[in-house]
Amino acid sequence: MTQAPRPEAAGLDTVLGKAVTILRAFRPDDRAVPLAELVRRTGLHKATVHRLAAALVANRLLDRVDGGYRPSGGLFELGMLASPERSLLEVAVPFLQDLYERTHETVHLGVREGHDIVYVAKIGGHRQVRAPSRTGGRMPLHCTAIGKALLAHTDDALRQEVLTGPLERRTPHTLVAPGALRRQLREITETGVAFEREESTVGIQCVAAPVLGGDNAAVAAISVAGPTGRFRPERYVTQVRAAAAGLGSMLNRRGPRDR
Amino acid sequence: MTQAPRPEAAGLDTVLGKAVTILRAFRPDDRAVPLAELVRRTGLHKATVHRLAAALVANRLLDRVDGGYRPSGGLFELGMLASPERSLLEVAVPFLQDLYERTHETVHLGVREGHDIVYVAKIGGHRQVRAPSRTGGRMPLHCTAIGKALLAHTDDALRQEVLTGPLERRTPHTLVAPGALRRQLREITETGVAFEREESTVGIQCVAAPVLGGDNAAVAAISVAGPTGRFRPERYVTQVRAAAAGLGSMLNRRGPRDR
DNA sequence: GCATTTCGTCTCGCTCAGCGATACGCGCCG
DNA sequence: CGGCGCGTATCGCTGAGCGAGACGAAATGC
Repeated sequence: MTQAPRPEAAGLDTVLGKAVTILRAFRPDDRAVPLAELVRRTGLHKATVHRLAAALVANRLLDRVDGGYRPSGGLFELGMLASPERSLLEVAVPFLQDLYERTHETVHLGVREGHDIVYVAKIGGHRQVRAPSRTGGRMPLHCTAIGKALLAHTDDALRQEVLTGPLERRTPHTLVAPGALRRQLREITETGVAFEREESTVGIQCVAAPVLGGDNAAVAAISVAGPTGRFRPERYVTQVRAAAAGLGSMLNRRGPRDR
Repeated sequence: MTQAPRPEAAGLDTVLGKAVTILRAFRPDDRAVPLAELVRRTGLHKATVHRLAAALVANRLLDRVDGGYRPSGGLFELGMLASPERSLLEVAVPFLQDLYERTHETVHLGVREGHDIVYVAKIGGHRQVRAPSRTGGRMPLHCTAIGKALLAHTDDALRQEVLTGPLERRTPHTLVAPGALRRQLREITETGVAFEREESTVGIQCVAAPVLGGDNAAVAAISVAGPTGRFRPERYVTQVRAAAAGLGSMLNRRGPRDR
């Protein structure tokens, strides 16, 4: 149990580690990354990247396209094998759907992964707010509604870890004072809902509720997000809470076997 | 219940190939696969699987759990980097959402991958039909509404290939006569909608419409599915077509640069 | 109860897959 | 024209990866 300073320190000395490093070097929004750019991002030797990229293409994890390489459909399929995310998603969709239909605002489902949240689903209509969140994307725990909902309903050790760690300031409204944050978390635990007022992104507000597992720890959280102007997060407290509770009891009925 | 020998003969002589083989050995619905089972499925040496699985865990592609291994959240994240699927998904969600709200039936979005379709999204409510389709899952082209819609709007070479190849019979209603299928495809091209009446799964019917790219080839297809009893696919022709057309023009406006 | 099988883990020499320095052809710039 | 960044190809060196096998623990059979 050594405290890993870099949780992200995968082995760069093994083929597999390098391959994964290359895959992870892709960012959500680049359409095609040239070889040279991959070399820069990974720090690997040019020949190595060349060879491995070719191997990845052969294994249908990458596509060779005009401007370089890009993650392929095969990778997408593979990702969908991830059982916790997948089964969660499948059970959750109807609830998210309901919630969207009642609110017509952007709905998120997220789980915790380290000190971040990972969005497992994001649904919204045409008129949806321009948010930086993306399915499969990450956000810090301390400055998002989902993150705070998760953080409030998790074991003390992790909460302590996050609170004492550096709290990145993402906007002028981000809570970076551990005391204030801790107070808010306590309140969230009591009320069962978390708010976020432009703490991760200027112009966006959220309400979130935790999805509790059998042991009263949060396994996920659901949020509704909208633009600061017209959007009143308080209005959706009941709906969000209902959706999260419904999903929670459904998951527990099915079998509390995940995570 | 042994699976047929793998038609996807990726390189088993390279580390990477083996690793990918192990990852692909997981089926959508197993929660945890023990080492021995992986050995059986992959045909690799026990020590090799042991070693590689450990390496995959170290690289956060697998999780070590009680009963063995399972694909992890890291893999999910990686999969979401797949740009064609992802950007398609992000643009499509609002349209799927609309369609669901109008029909309240299960809505699918699928793309072609080889002779199969891969579901990129599946949304539905609580009352949704028990369908075998899953996000990230596969189905043959010739026996699904989405598949036929795609097949009808693709280049002749591929269509020919599928038509002359073996057409697996999935249910008593599956079209396995190339002539009949070809006739139906022609009709689909003209009308712009494809029907499926219990051809892939008994008890399920579908309507699908192709999403056409700039070159008039289908880049994806959208479908609505429901149970044979109450569900009348004809009723949704207009809505499905509208959704597909809307998505198509949106994609083309944004930039016809994929696939 | 013991015998047997199945499973996960670990060890240990052999060897070939993977390595990276180096080089080459190309298009693009000033 | 010379320099630069790019993708690609070559080629010996070597250690990462290999798989036969051993071993203890646990399940299964008798």
